Amino acid sequence: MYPLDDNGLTEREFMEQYQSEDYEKPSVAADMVIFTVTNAEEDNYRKLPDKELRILLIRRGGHPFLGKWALPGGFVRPDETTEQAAARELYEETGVADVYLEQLYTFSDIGRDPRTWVMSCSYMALINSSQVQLKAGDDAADAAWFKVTYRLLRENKETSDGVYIKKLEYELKLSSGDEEFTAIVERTVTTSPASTGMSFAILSNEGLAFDHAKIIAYAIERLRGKVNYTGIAMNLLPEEFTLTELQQVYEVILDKELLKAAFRRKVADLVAETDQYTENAGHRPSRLYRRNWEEV
Amino acid sequence: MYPLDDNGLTEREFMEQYQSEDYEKPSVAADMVIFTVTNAEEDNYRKLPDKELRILLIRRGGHPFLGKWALPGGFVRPDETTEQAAARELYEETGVADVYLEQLYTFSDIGRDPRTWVMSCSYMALINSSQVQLKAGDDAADAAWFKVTYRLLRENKETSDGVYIKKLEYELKLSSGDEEFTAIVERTVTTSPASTGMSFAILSNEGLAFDHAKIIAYAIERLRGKVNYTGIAMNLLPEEFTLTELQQVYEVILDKELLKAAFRRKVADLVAETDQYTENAGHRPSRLYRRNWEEV
DNA sequence: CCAATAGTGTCTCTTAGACAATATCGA
DNA sequence: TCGATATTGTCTAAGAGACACTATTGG
Repeated sequence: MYPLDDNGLTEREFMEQYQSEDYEKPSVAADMVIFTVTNAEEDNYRKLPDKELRILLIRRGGHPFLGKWALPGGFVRPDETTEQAAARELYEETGVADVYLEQLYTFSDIGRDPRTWVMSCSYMALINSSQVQLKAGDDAADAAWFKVTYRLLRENKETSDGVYIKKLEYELKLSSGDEEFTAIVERTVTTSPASTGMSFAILSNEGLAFDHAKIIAYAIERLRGKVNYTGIAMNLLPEEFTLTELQQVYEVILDKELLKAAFRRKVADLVAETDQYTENAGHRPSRLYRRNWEEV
Repeated sequence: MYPLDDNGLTEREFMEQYQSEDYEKPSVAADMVIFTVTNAEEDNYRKLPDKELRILLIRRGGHPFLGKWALPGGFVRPDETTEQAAARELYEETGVADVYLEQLYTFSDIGRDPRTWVMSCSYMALINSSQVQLKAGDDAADAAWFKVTYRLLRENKETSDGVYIKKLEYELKLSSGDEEFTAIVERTVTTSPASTGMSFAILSNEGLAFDHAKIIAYAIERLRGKVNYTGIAMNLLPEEFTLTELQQVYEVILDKELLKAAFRRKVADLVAETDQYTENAGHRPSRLYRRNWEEV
């Protein structure tokens, strides 16, 4: 009736004698790259404001990396999933509950946290800046939204001994008010006849704690990749938006200019018209759109 | 000189007094979906063999899920990354060391392992069947390569109260010799004005242990997605291959037939000609290709 | 010879890029 | 009126889908 294992135990007997404390375990943190898009102040009354891509960072109030900036996050508790932990931290940090949340990658390099064995299960959150209402966290002496740019600096390909290595060097620049710092992140793709591998490395890093430069780089790459074939960018805008605003969001994420006509054709199926228009803009009013629920 | 935290400690002092044993920690396992493509036996001497997509499963020799099939994997040790743990398990299970290995997702549902709090950091490995040499693992009473199919059964969209829900029901069928079982996995995408979320659920499950049906489904989705815009499929073939073989690999992954001419145009930049040809095939010889290192 | 695969040519249809023309608001 | 953005049209180039035609082998 009840199958027995090699020790002659039923499942119930096995569970009763099971001890999990025999080996060392890691701490697991959920860390988040929270993106939002904000308007830069504009001089000209009739010009549209430029958009800026920003992420939330928290100044560390304790060791290690005291005074450096870190991603919001915290340890996962036994009664929650990593995703619930991320959502909880997000709510504690920003007061926002209902957002786009996507798991990115679990970082587990040894020594990535000097205290002890800590893995980071990282998430990306997209919120629209009108929902934000910054709260001070308990572990945080300070929190700020940093403008992000992420640009390819150098590209290097080499082949040796049947192994092909491609290295891409990116500059990650973060700025908020008077604070500004830069990290250089290298993405290496190794391809041999039998295998392929990808890895990130931090070449230089000024103001960021832990390996968070890597996590941010990973998040931006994911965001850039998904923007092109999903409607993910609309999570960064309020419910109603103009197509120009949507295009600006795409442009600030991809860090390149797009052609208007082609852009509108491309997103045509992702959005649905409303009867609303912008007003008092100093130029022709723009129709407001919302997400098209039918498609995708 | 040395910055002090709120307790007046330097970083060194902080590290010396730091205790990490204050809270409960999860066990973290690295579980792997190891794909390979094998030839089905063929009757006709001049017909090419059909390809089959297969994954490695191990029959559980202990509780829980005694006798069920599980993904190869094991707990991550303090001196290794999750990726190293996956590579180690892969080597122990198959004797193969140099393969394509990609992290998929970290599963952390509470109760996913009835013993204790266990997260699974899952990986996908691609190996070509000629490298394989199956070894029996210590925790495994048995191991086998299962043929996989993954098909959309039903699609359901509904909108209510400003929330849009799309459910996709997939049938995951695994078979090896006389063993055959089926799991139904549902992928739910929830989109509301403020957020979007994605989740997997297992609706029914015959022979698989834990939540491994979900992990396999996730791996297949990732593989299908990447096949279309990368050369990832070539990791499933030996160093030299014909374009028809490559097309068969694409077809068995995507579970749909492709047009020859269009396929060849599409992969043209991913491969490089050799001077070799197939022989004794009962039909026109086929040129052998290898991966093109210059591109992508 | 012929069954079967290999490899190429070409037509169409769709999509992306580029650019231009026209429309409309408010200080 | 004018400076700005909004919206649409069209030409072209590139790519995907569909299908057909020719080439080559071993039994």
